[in-house]
Amino acid sequence: MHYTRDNMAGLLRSHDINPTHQRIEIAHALFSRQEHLSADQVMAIVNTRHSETSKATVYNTLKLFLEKGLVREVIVDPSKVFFDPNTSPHHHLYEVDSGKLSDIDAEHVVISGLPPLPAGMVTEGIDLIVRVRRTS
Amino acid sequence: MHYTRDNMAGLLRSHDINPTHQRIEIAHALFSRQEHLSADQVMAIVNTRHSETSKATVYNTLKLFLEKGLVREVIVDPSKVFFDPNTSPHHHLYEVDSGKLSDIDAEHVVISGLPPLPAGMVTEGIDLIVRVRRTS
DNA sequence: CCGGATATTAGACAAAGTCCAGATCGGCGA
DNA sequence: TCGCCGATCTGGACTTTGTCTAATATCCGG
Repeated sequence: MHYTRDNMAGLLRSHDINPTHQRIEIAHALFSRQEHLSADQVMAIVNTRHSETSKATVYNTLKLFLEKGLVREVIVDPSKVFFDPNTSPHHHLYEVDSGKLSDIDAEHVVISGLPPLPAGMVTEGIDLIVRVRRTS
Repeated sequence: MHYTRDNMAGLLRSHDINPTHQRIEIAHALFSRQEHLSADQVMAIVNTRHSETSKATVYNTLKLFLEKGLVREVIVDPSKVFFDPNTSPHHHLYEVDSGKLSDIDAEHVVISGLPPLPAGMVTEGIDLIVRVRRTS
C-alpha cells in the first residue's frame, strides 16, 4: 500500500473526516513516514517548501485525527507529545538520551496479574513504555 | 513511620542531600501525603501560609530528589509531570477525565515476552500505565 | 569573624499548546 | 455561472510549564 495523497483522501473519508488540503498533507506526513512525530515536526514537514499550514490548523487537525482514531498519542517526554500513525496494539521503546521512539509489537507481550478495575471504570488503553539508555 | 519534618531531615541525609529548610518542606509535602503531586501543587502546598519557597527552588529541588532516587517521575499527562514519593516498583492507574493517578502494586503483575533490547542499551525503567475512564 | 562553597531568589525567557475573531474555501441550489 | 452558508483555516495574542541567570543569602570550617 502506497501512501499517496490520493489514498490519504480515502483514508480520511473512511474515518469520517472531511479531506481538505491541509488534512491530506498532515496525514501524508505521518503515514508516508510511518514514524512518531511531534506537532512541531509535522508543522516543519508540511511547511518545507513555503508556509502552507498554520500552527492552529496543525494542532486542530492532530486532535481531530486523535478523536477519530486515525492516530494515537504517545506520552513519553514531558516536553512534547508524539503522534503515532500505527493504531494497532503495540508498545513503545524510548531511548532516553536520543529521544528516539520505536514500536514494540504487542503480539508476543503478555501482561498478567493486573488487579480488577475500580467499579464503573473501563480501560481506555494500556501504555507500556520501556525506557532505555546507552551503556556509558 | 511518621513523616515529621525531623524525619525528613534524616531521609534527605540518607540520600546524600543537604537538608535545608526548603528541601525539608518539599519532602514533607510529598511524603506526608504519599500522593502524586505536580511541581505546581508542591509549590502551592509549600507556600500556603506565606510565600516561603521560590519556583526555581521547587523545580531545582524536585530535580535533585529525582537524581538522588528519592522520588520518581510519572509522565501521564502531556501538560505536567507528577512526582511520586513511592519509589518501590509499581505501576499506575490514570483516570483520564478526573486526572486522578493511583498506584498499582507491581508484586503480582508479570510482563513477559518483551523482545531483547538493542545492543548497547540498558533498561532504565518500565512504565506501565492503565488509562481508564468512567463508563458514561 | 572571614571566605568560599552551596542554596535560594526574582524575574526574564523559552517552548508547547490553546483560543478567538475574522478571512477563506468549497460545494450546492438556482 | 453566481451567490450563499457552513465548515475550515489563519495570525497572533495568550497561557502554562518549565528553564536560566545573575545577584543575594546562608552555612560551615578554620
